[in-house]
Amino acid sequence: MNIRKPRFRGDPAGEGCPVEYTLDIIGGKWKGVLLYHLIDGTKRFNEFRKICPSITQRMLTLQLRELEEDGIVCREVFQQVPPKVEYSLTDLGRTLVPIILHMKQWGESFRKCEQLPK
Amino acid sequence: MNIRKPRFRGDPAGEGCPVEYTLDIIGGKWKGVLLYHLIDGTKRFNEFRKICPSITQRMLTLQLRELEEDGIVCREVFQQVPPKVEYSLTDLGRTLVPIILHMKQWGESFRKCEQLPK
DNA sequence: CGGTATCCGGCCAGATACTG
DNA sequence: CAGTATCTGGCCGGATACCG
Repeated sequence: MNIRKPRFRGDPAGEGCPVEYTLDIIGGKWKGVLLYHLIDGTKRFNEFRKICPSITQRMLTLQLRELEEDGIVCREVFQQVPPKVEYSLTDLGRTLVPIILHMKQWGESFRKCEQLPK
Repeated sequence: MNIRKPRFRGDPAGEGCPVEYTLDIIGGKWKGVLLYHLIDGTKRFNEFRKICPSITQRMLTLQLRELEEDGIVCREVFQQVPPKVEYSLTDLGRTLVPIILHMKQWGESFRKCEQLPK
């Protein structure tokens, strides 16, 4: 599994395809899962780590920051000890929910097709 | 814009999230555009190059091969000179069309939001 | 708890040349 | 026309250590 993630803001030769634009935002290595788990409510940093044990701290931070930059996710810092940070979907982020759910449904329906012996 | 593409078949720690599974298939650097342009019919190799002038021959081949491996795209070779190869959506590929169109629609609707001065 | 900072190997992807 | 082959740089992303 090599999950390099795209992101080509600026899109030098991007032909401005809207599909690419959308994929640029949600297609990141972990963004799909992160967004999916944000659908049912606010999450804290370490909650994500429990949900996705294989994501590193670094990658989690980076992916969340990108989603934040794109206005998809809201990061709320509580000034207290111990620190607490909550992540949630923005209004813009919520407009992506149907797509995420659709992709989830598709994945569930067709994953089994790949299991077939080649 | 750095467009590394994912693909993590095998998914050692993938948590088996269906969303990730779907993104693994359509989230490739160029797959969104390629699939989108296949919606309205069969395309030849060089037609894609005209549509996406910035994609290299190598990448086009690789992306199409992956889509083919995943059973999304059908590659049909015509034994003739000069050679002719046609690409089209498979039945499985066609089940992705609603998602692609949905992403296109989202991209069109919200791209403008990014134009706003930060 | 929720992060940075830094180092570094590996793979992605571009460029270029060649082919059936 | 529709590819393959090869080389290479650069970024992705893991590991580790440290911090407010």
